[in-house]
Amino acid sequence: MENGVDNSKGEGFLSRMALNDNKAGMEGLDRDKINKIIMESSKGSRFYENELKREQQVNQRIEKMMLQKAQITEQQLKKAHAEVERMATELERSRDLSRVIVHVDMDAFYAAVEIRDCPELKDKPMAVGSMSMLSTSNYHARKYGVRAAMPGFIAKKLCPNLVIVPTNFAKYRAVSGEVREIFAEYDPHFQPVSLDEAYLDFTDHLEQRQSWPESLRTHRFHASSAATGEGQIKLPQEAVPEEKDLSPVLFDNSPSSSPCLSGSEGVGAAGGAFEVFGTSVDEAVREMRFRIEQKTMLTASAGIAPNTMLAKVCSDKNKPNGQCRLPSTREAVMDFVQNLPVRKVSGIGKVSEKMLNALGISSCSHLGQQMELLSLLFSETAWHHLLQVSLGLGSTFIHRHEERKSMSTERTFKELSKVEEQLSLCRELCEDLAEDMKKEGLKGKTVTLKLKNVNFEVKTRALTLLYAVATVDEIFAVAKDLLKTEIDNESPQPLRLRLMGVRISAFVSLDDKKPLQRSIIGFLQPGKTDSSGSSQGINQKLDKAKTGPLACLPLAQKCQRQEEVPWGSKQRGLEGGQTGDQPKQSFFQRAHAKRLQLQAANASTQEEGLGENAFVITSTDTCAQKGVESSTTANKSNCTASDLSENDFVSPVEAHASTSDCGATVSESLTCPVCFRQVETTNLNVFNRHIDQCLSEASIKPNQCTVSDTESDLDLENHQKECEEVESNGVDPQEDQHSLENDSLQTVLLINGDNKTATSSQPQSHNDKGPILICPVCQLSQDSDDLTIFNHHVDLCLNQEVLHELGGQTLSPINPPSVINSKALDRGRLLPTQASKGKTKRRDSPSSPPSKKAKGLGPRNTIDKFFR
DNA sequence: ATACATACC
DNA sequence: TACTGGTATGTAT
Repeated sequence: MENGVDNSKGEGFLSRMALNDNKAGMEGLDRDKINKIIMESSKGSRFYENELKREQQVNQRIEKMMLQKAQITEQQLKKAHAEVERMATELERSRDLSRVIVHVDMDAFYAAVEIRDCPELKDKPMAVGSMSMLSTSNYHARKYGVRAAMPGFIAKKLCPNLVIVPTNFAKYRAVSGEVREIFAEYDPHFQPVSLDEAYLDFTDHLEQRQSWPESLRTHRFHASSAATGEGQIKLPQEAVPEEKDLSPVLFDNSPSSSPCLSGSEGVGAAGGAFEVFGTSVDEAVREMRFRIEQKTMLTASAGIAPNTMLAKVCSDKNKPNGQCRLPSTREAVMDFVQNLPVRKVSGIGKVSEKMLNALGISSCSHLGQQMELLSLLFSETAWHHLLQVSLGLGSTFIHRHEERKSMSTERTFKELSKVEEQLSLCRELCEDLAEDMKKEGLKGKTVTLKLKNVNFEVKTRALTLLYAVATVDEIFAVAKDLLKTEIDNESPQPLRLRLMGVRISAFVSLDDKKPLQRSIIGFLQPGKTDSSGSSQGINQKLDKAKTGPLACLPLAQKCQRQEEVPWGSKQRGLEGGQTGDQPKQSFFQRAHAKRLQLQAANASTQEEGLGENAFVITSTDTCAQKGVESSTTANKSNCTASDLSENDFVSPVEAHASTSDCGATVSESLTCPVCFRQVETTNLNVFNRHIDQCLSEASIKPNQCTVSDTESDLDLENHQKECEEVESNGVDPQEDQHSLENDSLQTVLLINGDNKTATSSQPQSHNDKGPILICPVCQLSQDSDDLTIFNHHVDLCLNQEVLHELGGQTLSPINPPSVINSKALDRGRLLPTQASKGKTKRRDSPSSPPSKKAKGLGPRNTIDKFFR
């Protein structure tokens, strides 16, 4: 396989059309025979011709790449080697093996649901979808080569007895909801990927689980569920098992429909056998899968690893109804990655695989061996990503909120050539889209029309307006123009369409309605908090991960899937112990609690640093700090949450960092303003990542940190308004700075602004001169430029405010509130940040909250949208 | 900002 | 007969 290129000509069939047996359940098939049937069914079709064309384009890209490769000099390679080594070293240093990430994937989800509801289908090869396209197939059908994304008519040729069941999303969505309820018990912040898939961070759950009595780890067998087979079954013991999980779903006759607490005796007629699960990760995950099966009668597979990239691969390992854990040791990870085919990595798709194959790269070990070459042939983003993959690195935190960035509707149809029909169809699409937009309260400035002609050639035409639109008429006005233009361009010939779609993006906040204060107040209330936002919908978001990494050109670019934030520190102590779940508290409440705790422990606790308290505090400080810096530049733009949590913040810090602690130690490390630990690196990117990590961790755990979600929420929800309000309303930000709320918001705002600046403009100038630090709460400049000290100061200030707000109690101020306006703060930030090259950056980063503006009313993601 | 390509489910 | 639909993102222009 040295040459992926020739493969196209030689074989007689396109690589892009061939059976994709990459997925589970497709091992040991007669590939040749299957491919032959697929080819015969496709050959000559317009679809096939188009695929052929696309394949040639890919081949050209490969040829181009090979030419480039041929011109690479020894010198370049040498230099590249140094660069790669440097990067690898930094990445290695920040490797974080402390998290326990789980990827759960329902087995053949849609098909399984249909089979469950129609037992006759069991044992028959079946698939969900239509003659035109299949969504999934059961394992039986997979033996014939029938798989998702294959048109039904071809599947029928492969397997004449195939039963095709139409999709019923409403049903899948409902089942998905049940499964997610279980996910939430293990990680309230789990990240849904799709209806049947999610990433969970089990770290906190495991910690708590260690002290759980058996009763909490005992789960009942549902009468009709198929035994999982794993583990032993025991009869009820002491405690009453959790009842809530015993979902009655679908089992009408099942007695357990309602919690039968009464039956504490357990054994009853219902065949109440129980199973006690252990406290290990494997047991916890097995328990989760067991509960899913008991509740839905569907099985799931899971992967357990130190990061998402690996967890995802692992979940596929023992696919139907199994799980696989990769030990959290560097050695295990590296071994695992060595033999891992690149195509198994989420984000590396058909094209990327082919390009890599052309370079002789098929497994991740090859990636590691060819990094120099890859760094010269691919974009920075792309090779950095590949380097991470080769090192077995991936995202170590699960992020939830993602803001929707676009919304669209498209439809495939027979062939539409008449202008009137095209226009009316366009209008219909706009109507549907407007309706969806309305549901989520969105408005966007960019309207994109997508057209696919009968030859499968796709084209998109977009127009960005000066204002945001949302109604049918507004959208249609634009879409119609775009369509007409295309029709005119084709002039005498009609557009022979097979698909049309309309998309809206560049969302603008509609929040006007919610006054700033309102949200703040909301945060102070117990139930609301973040949950409100994200909660319901569960944001699914799609991980960015999916997007293909190496997408275009240089193949790879993509990078990040979600991972972006892979590295980082590990400081997050596990101690979290606290309540693991109470996501219900508001940011301030949590902050308050923490602070009290902190204060109590404070005296005694020293810098040990890692204590959870310490952690908490820091995170808060961080905020403050950011505020400070940011204030400097004030920029208004939208900064995404990600920006926020990510690096920018670093800048100032690092500057000092070196100074402050280096005293004794070497100057090889920087002090993290969040965890206060020294990070052994001088690379700002790495350091930024570390901080991101700390911040994100903080935000992930409700109990531990205050900054958490709330902060993000604040950021997202209020930021814009603020920006706007500041100008127009002038409501608060400046007004009373004493108010906690205001201060906080302000801080956030500033932060955002700053970030942006940092990100975009600032090159990297940054003087080492210690920046003057000004407390964002009391507005007073601080004498010390030691971040640790400064952080403590801010923390205390904030604390005062929090206490004041919450209880009216007041402690004596640490510093008298100053009158200085926040603006006074300006100071340029240093923002070194990406020391490395330009783009890399973290945009991808997992960013925490994604952010950006759009925010509309609530969480918008929502699954519904997804499948409508 | 626009267009196109890749990716994932 | 018949090759989806929704979303995100990387790149180049």
